[in-house]
Amino acid sequence: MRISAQLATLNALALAHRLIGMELLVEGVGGTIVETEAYLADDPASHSFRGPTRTNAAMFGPAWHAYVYRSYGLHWCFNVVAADNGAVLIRALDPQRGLGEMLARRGTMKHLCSGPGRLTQALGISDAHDGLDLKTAPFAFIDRPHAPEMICGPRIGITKAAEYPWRFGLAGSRFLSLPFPSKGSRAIPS
DNA sequence: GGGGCGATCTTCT
DNA sequence: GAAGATCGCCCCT
Repeated sequence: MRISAQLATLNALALAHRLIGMELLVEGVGGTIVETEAYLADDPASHSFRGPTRTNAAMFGPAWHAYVYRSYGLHWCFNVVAADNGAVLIRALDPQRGLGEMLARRGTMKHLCSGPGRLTQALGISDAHDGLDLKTAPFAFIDRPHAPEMICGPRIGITKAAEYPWRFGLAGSRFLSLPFPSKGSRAIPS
């Protein structure tokens, strides 16, 4: 069984955890996923919570597909659709491949992929990728050798259901979009 | 290093 | 009419 077929069976919470440490490439540009957030089907903070709309349709389609939406009218945010009409927001990468292209798209070496809007800009992700199958080009996912040490804590930038520790990070990474607060976060041994 | 604010689109009240 | 899974710039300390 291909790794993508296994991951397509996971719900958003398990998938958010499982994606940390995997490598994500778009047209060969990308790096290691160091930060994710889970959004569940019956989660007031999730875009799928109120049912299908024109823009969130991908969340109601098959798992292991892309859900891309516009944030605050300006930025794109990239999600992996999970098995339960949930999704995993990819919030930060450790940039490793295609640094020159990322620099050209971002215009600065600062925070190349540290933040959901920044990483879509660096990787060239837009609404053109919404609904695409992640098993096929331009996407490529490379599995991690083993489960790394992780942290979990409260999700960022939301007001509803903000108390759930559904944000995951690679322990000690300097590419997180924000540090995990000491209060409300905990380590997940590998 | 950190707080305030504007940009700009989609949905919902 | 307002809020939102954001970011970058400006200003202050």
